[in-house]
Amino acid sequence: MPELPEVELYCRYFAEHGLHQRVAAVHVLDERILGVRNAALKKAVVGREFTQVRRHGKHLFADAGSSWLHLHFGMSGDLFYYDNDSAQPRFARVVFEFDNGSRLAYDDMRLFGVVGVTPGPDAFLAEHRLGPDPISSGFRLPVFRTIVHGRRGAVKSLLMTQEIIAGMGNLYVDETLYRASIHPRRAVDALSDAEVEAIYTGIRGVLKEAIAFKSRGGDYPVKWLTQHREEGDRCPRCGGTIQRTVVFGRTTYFCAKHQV
DNA sequence: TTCCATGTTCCGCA
DNA sequence: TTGCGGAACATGGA
Repeated sequence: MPELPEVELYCRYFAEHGLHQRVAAVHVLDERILGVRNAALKKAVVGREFTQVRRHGKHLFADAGSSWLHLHFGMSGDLFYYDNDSAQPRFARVVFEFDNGSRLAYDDMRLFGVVGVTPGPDAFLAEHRLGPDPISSGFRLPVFRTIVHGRRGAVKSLLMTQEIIAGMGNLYVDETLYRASIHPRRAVDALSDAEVEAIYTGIRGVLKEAIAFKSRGGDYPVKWLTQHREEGDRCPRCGGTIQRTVVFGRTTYFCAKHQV
């Protein structure tokens, strides 16, 4: 599930449960999830406490003093905090055990995520050349226009590329273009100024609204495309037909009538 | 049994 | 340099 809104919620969850208590032990249940050596992970966090969390795009960072824990959630990553050992989630890959016996589990069924260590978020972003985070305060319309300028190819590909904008994935890109009434395969260099602005507004709106209602425990509104990801479904906005195709190697849904 | 899944990376080709 | 298609990774659910 984890795109930017989900990782934002994980970030808040980590901040609520995982900070300001000493890490007594780290249990690595499956080494395939590690982006660092097991010993290096333990050295970085055991005996320390996490003091703050940060998020950039789909990446979460927790300050462990001399270095930071880095979490990426792949396709199925999640966090679970619990007291009773019997509550350990089924696909727990790494478990952080605190002094008081409580635990924070990194759970990831499909193992596409990463649990790693980095000198810091800024170094990580530079090393991986990640683009700006689209809900950060600095991500204004002129910034987005600069990003779009000089690029080619399908607009969906642009929005999916983490080196260009960090945090959007298949679901929210489709939702954004649906809201902006832009066909996912439209050429970036053929977008009008008004269309670029519509996409910018769509990105911010979709992501912020998703965070807002997910944080309240709600589901996506029925008016959202994500509730209609099925070939032949009716568009809740215009009554058009929902079509399925493949863009950027990913299953893509759009309304054949109002997304031009 | 087969297909599909909210992600990323690497490779070859234009 | 940029963009894109395809394959690979690992696992469970429909």
